[in-house]
This record gives sequence, C-alpha cells and structure tokens, in this order.
Amino acid sequence: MEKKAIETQENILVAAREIFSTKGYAGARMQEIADRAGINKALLHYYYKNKEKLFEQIFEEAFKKIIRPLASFLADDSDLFQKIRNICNLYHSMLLEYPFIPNFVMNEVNTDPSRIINLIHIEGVIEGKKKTLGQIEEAVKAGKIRPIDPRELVLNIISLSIFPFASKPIVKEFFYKDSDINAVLKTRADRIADFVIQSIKI
Amino acid sequence: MEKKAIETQENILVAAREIFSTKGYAGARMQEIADRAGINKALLHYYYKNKEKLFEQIFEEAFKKIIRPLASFLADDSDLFQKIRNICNLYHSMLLEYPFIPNFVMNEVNTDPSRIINLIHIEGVIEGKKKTLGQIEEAVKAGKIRPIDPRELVLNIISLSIFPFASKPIVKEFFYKDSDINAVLKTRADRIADFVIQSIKI
DNA sequence: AAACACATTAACCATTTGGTTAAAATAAAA
DNA sequence: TTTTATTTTAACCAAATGGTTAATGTGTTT
Repeated sequence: MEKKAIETQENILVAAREIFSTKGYAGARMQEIADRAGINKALLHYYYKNKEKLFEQIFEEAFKKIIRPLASFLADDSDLFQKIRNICNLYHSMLLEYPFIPNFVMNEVNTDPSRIINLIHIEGVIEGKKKTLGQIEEAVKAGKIRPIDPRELVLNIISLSIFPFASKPIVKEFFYKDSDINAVLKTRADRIADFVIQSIKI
Repeated sequence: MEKKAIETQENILVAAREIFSTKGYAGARMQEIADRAGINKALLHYYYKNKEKLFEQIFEEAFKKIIRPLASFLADDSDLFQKIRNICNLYHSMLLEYPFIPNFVMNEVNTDPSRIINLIHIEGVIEGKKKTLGQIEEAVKAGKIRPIDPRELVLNIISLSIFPFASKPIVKEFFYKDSDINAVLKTRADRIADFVIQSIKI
C-alpha cells in the first residue's frame, strides 16, 4: 500500500514539474496535473494541500538546480581557469537535462521576488562567495588576468551559460532553423569557457 | 469625443503593458487591466475584442523591442568592433527603459513558440543576417579575429546584454544586495563590448 | 473474518474570470 | 432642439477552476 502511495506521489511530482515549468504557476491547471499523473483531482489535493504548496516544492527543486552549479563554482578550490571550465560544464549538463528551468525560475522570481530570499543561501555559499570573489580580485591585482569586477565576471559566465537555453525557441528560429541547435548547445560548454578565459587572460 | 477615445485606448495599452509584462498572459486579469486604465471591463472589451487580441498587440510591440537592436546590428555597415559596441548600447538603453521585456517575451515564446514565426523576420533582417555573418566569417579567415562561429559570437553578445536584466532579482539578491545594481547595469554596455572584443581580438 | 488505516473516487460547491447585453451618458450633426 | 452616433456603465451569464465531502476500495493487522 505504502509503495503505491509513494509511486502516486512521484507521479504527481513528475506531472507537476512538466506542467508548472512549461506553463508557469498561473497557467498551470490542477486538473491537468492530475490527468497527467493518472489520478483524479481529489487525490491530488489529498497528497498536496493546495496549488501553492505543490508549486513551492517544484519551484524549490528547480531553484536549487539553478543555484547549485554556482555554489559549486564558488566553493571550488581549483585555479580560476579550471573553475570556469567546471561551472560551464556543470550548467550545461544540468540544462541539457532540464531545459525549461531557467525560464521557469526567472519568471516566477519576477512575479514574486520574495520567493528566493529563503532559498538563495544554501550550504556555505556565503563563504564560497567571499573566497572566490577574493580569488578573482587577487588575480586582477597580481596581473594574472585583465581588470574586471569579480561579480561581473561571474555574471558573464552565467549569462553565457544559461541565456541560450532560456531563449532557445527564438535563437533556433533565427539562427538554426535548418540545423540542429541541440547539437550546438550540447558542445557549447567548452567554447564558452574558452571565450571567457580568452577575454580575461593577459 | 474622438480625443477622449484615443486617450482611453492609450490608457488601456499602458495598463495592459504593465500587467501582461509582469504577470504574463495566464496571470493577467482583464479586470485588473481595466482598473489600472481607470475604466470598467465592458469598455475594455469595447476597445479590444478579447484578451487574446489585446495580448497579441502588447506582445508584438515587446517582441519588436527585442529584435530591433539585433536587426540594427545585422544591418550596420560599420566595422565589426564598432558594431559590437553599438548593439551593446542599443540593448542597454532599451532594457533600462523596459526591463520586463526579456522575461515577458521569453516566457510567452516558450509557452507558444508559434507566436514568433510571423514576427521574427522584420525589415530586411534576412539580408542583414547574411551580410554580418559573412563579415564575421571573413574576419576570422583574414586572421583579424580568433576563430569563432559567427552565430555564436552574436548569441554571446546578446546573452551578455540581456540575461542580467532577465535575472535581475536573483543577481541583485546574490551579488548586489547592499549596493546599487541599477547603477551597475546602467554602465555595463561598454564593459560588455570590451569583454567580447577582448575575447575575439588577436 | 473483522476491524482498521490508508488510498482513491464521484459528485459537489464557491469563487473567479472572460465575455455579453441593454441601457444611460455624452458629444456632434441636423 | 431634436436626432444620431459614439462612449461608458451596471448588471448579468456561462464556463472554468481550486478545493471539499462523503462514500468506496484496498490492503494490513488482530
């Protein structure tokens, strides 16, 4: 019995991920989630009190998927160039698996920014931030890389990693209509890292 | 009489822009748009047959704001580095005025990709695309810039320009909580251009 | 097998929402 | 001033939507 319940719960989560991440909170329908999970609406409410509660769980998962590669980068003890290669690859493997996450997260954060304040500071990210921003600053001071604001360097890396996925339908239509944009995205991580490193190295 | 009608129409459009761009199509309420326009719902439907029609107009406007700087870039006859500086500045002045557009457009395109196919090819963008991608390709061949796929170079520029606005609430909370992220964004255009140029120049 | 706890469902409810209608107000035309 | 066309409103409606209730199944325990 318990086994079946767990399966049902997991079915609900899978369905909710799909519906919420493509249609957003406002566009998602509890009925549609129930249908896709192969259950009826009452059972959906039996497992998750209401839409908001279900959404919170899905959103939290998604947000963590976005923030985790960044946290890894900030905590990474490697040298700067290697760290840059690492974060690019982390983001790309995540995004190839969950391409809808960036849009989903950015949009919901936009409609209600207060959602993130409890989620943004996960496991030791504050110290990591301090460490890595310091590392970049020192690399600049030591003349190892060109002058750049550490925060902006990180922001540039993330922009280059995430944006192409968030804007994929437009980019596909505009630049890759008759070719395979997924193939391009699949191998892009290393090229982004090179692009960034090339820009900052002396 | 006619004057008042035009004013009412404009009030509706202003209200619709605000509501649609922050809440999306599904989250927007016709009542809320009417309220903000200072009219009642019946009058709103008197001017715009239904939600979909009103939304289409707002979305089309917004999409053009996104695509226009790119079109300018592609049509620009300047040398490559100057063109890069130009597009960065075009995007930044647009985004400082309409910061909600990227999220709005990307999200709606994501939920219904067919929306763009009629909008994406505006005034002479096809020839511009050919010209500029060719220009970049030649610059690579001539050894003027480092090897890079022309489409990816353009995509990188756009990513760096737009993403920070789309992710502003998160970036603000994470990197600029106690400082002024708007001030940073305001002056970012030239730094992005330098970042890109630095990366590709020999 | 009887009692029990958990899982599932059909039917139902209140509220919200996009949209309509018919009448009233307002300004221009006659 | 009367007529006419346009703008605006209050009241209303049907469908959709999130959520509830009370009964039914289903496997476990005693």
